[in-house]
Amino acid sequence: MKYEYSAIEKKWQKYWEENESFAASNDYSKPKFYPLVEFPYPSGAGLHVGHPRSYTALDIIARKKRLAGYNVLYAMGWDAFGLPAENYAIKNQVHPKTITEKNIDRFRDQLKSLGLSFDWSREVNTTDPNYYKWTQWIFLKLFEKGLAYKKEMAVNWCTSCKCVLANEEVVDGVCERCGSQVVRKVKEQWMLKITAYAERLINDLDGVNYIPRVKTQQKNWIGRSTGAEVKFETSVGSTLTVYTTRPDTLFGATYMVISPEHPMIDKYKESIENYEDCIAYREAAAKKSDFERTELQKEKTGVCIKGITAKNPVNDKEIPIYISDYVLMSYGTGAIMAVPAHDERDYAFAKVFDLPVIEVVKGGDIEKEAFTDIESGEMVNSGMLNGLTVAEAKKKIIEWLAETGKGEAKVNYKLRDWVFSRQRYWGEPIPLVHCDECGWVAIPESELPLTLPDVEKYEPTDNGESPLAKIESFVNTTCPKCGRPAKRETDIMPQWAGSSWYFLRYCDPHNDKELASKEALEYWTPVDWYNGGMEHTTLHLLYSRFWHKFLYDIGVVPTAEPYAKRTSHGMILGENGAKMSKSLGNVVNPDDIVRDYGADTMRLYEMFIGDFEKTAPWSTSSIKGCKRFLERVLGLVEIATLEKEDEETERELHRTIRKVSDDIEQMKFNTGIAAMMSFVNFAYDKGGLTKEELKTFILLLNPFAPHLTEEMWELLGEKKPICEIGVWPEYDEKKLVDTSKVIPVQVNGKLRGTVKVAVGLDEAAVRAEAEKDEKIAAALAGKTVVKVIYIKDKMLNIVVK
RNA sequence: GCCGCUGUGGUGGAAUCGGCAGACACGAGGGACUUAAAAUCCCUUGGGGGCAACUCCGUAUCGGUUCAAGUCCGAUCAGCGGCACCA
Repeated sequence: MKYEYSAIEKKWQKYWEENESFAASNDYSKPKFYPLVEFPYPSGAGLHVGHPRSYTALDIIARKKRLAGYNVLYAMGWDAFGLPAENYAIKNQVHPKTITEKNIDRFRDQLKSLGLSFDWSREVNTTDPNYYKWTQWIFLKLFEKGLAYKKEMAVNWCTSCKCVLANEEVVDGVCERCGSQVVRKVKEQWMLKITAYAERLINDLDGVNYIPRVKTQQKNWIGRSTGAEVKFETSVGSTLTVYTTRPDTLFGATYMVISPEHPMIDKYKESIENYEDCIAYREAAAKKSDFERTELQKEKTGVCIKGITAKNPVNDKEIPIYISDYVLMSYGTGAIMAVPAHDERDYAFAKVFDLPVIEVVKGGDIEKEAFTDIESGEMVNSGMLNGLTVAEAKKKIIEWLAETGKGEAKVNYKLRDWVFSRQRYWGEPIPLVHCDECGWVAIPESELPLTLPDVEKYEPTDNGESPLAKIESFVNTTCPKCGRPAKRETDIMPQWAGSSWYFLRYCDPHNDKELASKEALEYWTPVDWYNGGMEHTTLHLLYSRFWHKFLYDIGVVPTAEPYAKRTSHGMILGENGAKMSKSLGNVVNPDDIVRDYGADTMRLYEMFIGDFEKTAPWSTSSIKGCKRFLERVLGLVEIATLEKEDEETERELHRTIRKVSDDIEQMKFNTGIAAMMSFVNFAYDKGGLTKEELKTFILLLNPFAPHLTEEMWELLGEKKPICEIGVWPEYDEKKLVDTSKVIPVQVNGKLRGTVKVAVGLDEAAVRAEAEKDEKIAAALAGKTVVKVIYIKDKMLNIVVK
């Protein structure tokens, strides 16, 4: 029988489409299952072979759950705003919408050709005004609750994209997207107060089932630390507050350092004798990109502020204040107390500027290096703290600071607020108006969506304004509050906006009254299983958790966490083991694979390629093995002629059911497929199987190779397709049990032979059987048995002397 | 520098609890079929030694625990990922 994969696949894809076989039901009385994959950015390059790895994996899980009787919502959409379409538009003078639509059509066709069981009636598109109406609505709610605010700040500025980047988008000091240099630039930006949720974003990780490395990375990124804020009095009258994780070392603070951007430099300009030097240093620091600033971290630089000193609150000692760029304005208070004896950076700085180093924790050698261990050591030179451990000293000094009003315990986070505006065109307009009288005012909900107007040129301006700023009809409006002339915000939202809540829209995608109905959200959320790339851990995944928590707080969604479970797939590399890229010429096009081997083979291969969580190189020759397997599966139809069930075959089949069922749940697709291959090999060796056995096997394979299995199901005379029957095979414990077993026999831990014995035999009987074996007997000859270890039905080890 | 992960045949990878290392595939070699090739089917395939039955070695390296270690413990080396002047 020839395997006509193209015809079979077209036939069933057509059937599924016409019958809407995978549409999620709105019958909320059934048990639900909501699997989710990250929706793609529809790039001009088309689908990458990496996409189907994730999509197929959850498709298998979705299909299995459907067969097991669940109401499954598996949907797809397009994260279609973003820079590539805009850059293409600039180059070719076409509307980004045109190219985006074209790309989406291509992606949709490609996904359909893979037989993915998406409910296409729920497709969403972030660039559709009916969708981004609700993205804007959420933004307005954030604004209303004071979580969106405009702030003049130093931002990451991509010199090539001419656009602000979020911290998460700067990787190694360059733009994550284009690799160009990122510099600091002071600009007014819309910010979202994600830091207000920092604590909950960490704590609530305990209640969700995410793979450990995702949790670790998120915690790491949020970067919670505990310590204290301490107030230092200065000679100009005001206090200078610092944050420290080591308040226990306060007696060792011999100088202070403020960041070059610290406001006190300008505030006390009159008192600073070397103000010029300070400003020169600040300007030099500002010119450095983030990259340079961290590259040069070995060499400490700085300027001593002359004319102002501070007083150490524990002993009233007068200490100098320095300016240095190793202190960041964006973390803590932008000022530190320097304890060179117990901090490596302060130590390096003190050596350069020849500042005193006072040991306050005994245990290291401060002549050589800073002693930073907090587990060992005893407090010295520290007045009331002397003799205490570091932990005890921390506690005591914090109490003292609180009593005296000189400080308090404080928690800090590395996480910073989310820079939310972009000076670009292809994104959601920010629905705010600026009025000279009323300030920033939200546009009324009834005016949503605020649609993106057409422009003639898509380039951002050199002074960093969005192309929208040139559209007078868009910019000029009236204040919704007082009616006077006012101007619209012309910045747009970042790409992460639309993707922060798309899974909520799948629940009720055509609702024009709410982002989704209460009932739909109540039933479908949280997402039961979300799979996506590790590269989104500190971006999309964190942002969407933040938005979801906010929506929970205002009563829009019923759960505090959006995703009950998060897993992650490894990347697929090129055949040469390098990342697939056009320049290396190692890109594999999924269309070619579907054409030459078929969608079922492609699906199976991507699942068989290796451990789902790990990166794996593509191998064209290995695909053949999967195709061969499917051909052999089809061939089973001809030998499914046995009338009577065979005990051994039944056992193999039931083992395969158990293995495949378990492996799907654990995403161990590769071993599940291996088990099915073994069963097929077994059936051929045996020379045949019954029709019923084959049908059970077909059901098991269905989630992996849906087209071929539907075809075979029909060939075997079934009238109703698999996708309509709702039965997942169950294994029978009784059929799994063996009557006899081969057990390894070891002598002194070394394998000397095996014996076939009845199941459940006791030690003496097995030993007697083993001694009948020539080799084992030879190994025992002339020796004294010291000990015998027998694990029932597993192994026998005889220890001799 | 800190945190995390991973090291298994020619290749991708298997191996619930410590219990027959290398499942399943790919590739390679040999054979059958064929005028021939492709496809298919059968056999061999971790390494060394032996005519053979057989035997020794083998999961990055070194050491330890144990009747028994790919798996547990300690040290080292290599690779990958995350964070990184975060006080």
